[in-house]
Amino acid sequence: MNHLLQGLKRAGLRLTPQRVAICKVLAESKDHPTAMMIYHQLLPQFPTLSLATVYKTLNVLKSMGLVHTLGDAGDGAEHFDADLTPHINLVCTRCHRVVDFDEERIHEIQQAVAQRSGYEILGARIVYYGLCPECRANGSSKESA
Amino acid sequence: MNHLLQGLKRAGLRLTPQRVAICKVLAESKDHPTAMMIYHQLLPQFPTLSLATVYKTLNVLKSMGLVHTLGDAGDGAEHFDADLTPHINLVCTRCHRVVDFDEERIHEIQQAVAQRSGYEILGARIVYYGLCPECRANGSSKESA
DNA sequence: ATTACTGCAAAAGATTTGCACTAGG
DNA sequence: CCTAGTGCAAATCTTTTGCAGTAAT
Repeated sequence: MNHLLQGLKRAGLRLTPQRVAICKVLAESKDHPTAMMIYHQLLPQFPTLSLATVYKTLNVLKSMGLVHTLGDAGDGAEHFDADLTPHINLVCTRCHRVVDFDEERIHEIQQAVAQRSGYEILGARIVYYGLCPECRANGSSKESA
Repeated sequence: MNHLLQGLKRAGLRLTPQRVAICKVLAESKDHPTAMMIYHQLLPQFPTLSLATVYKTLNVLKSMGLVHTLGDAGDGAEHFDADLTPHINLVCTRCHRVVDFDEERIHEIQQAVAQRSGYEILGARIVYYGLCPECRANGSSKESA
């Protein structure tokens, strides 16, 4: 049982099969999925799953601070990230994929922000956008994944 | 004439009064406005201004890389930023205000990302979200601006 | 003159909500 | 049991699009 499920349980919320599955996708996926991506990924196992349930669960997790949102990746939808450790996300504006990038110094930066700003920092959204190496190689005009 | 207008002109696009006004708002505002905020700010001067025109202009500027988007600030709308220099944005999740924060080290980080990732970096979205000092002082339950 | 731009209205998408039914604890 | 959660459908809200009229060069 991962920290998402623990968080839900700690808050007294029910661990329904849908929620467990959504948390599993979030915890295991490396691709920073949108609500729609999670929905489609789970549909085979939960044929009656509702997109509304996915949204509701994601909103619960987000309001509890258990997941972060990255904003859209050029595809018009919110991308979710269950990795709360400070890290950088790289968004390709052509194929809309999102990957992680490790950079030690952002730990220090987050501390500096918290100390100097007076804000109570609840989360971060550190996204660089541009063209991934593959899309750079595949020519310079506009294509999709 | 600021760099936004110069960019539009350089691309051979027309400098209509609407576009000039929108660029002015973007260049002068410190509050990282949404399309709707720009629209309302200009409505007194342009009573027939269309929200569609605001969106179209913002999309032109964004596709030319002249403005960046920060994602939503808990208010469900995209926030725009005409400051292209690498910097940090602080979003208050309660009052939905966005302010800048200066931190030298992110210049180095952007360079590191570009070099080590193989991405062609086109922009950044460095947002910390949390509670601003004022909202922290104004109690801990949920309120809006 | 030409062609891009605006404004309007309708469309398209993503996300949210109301409600009856179901199921977890 | 008994409340919280699900699924469906409708609603809402942001953003986009088609098109006819208008204006910039």
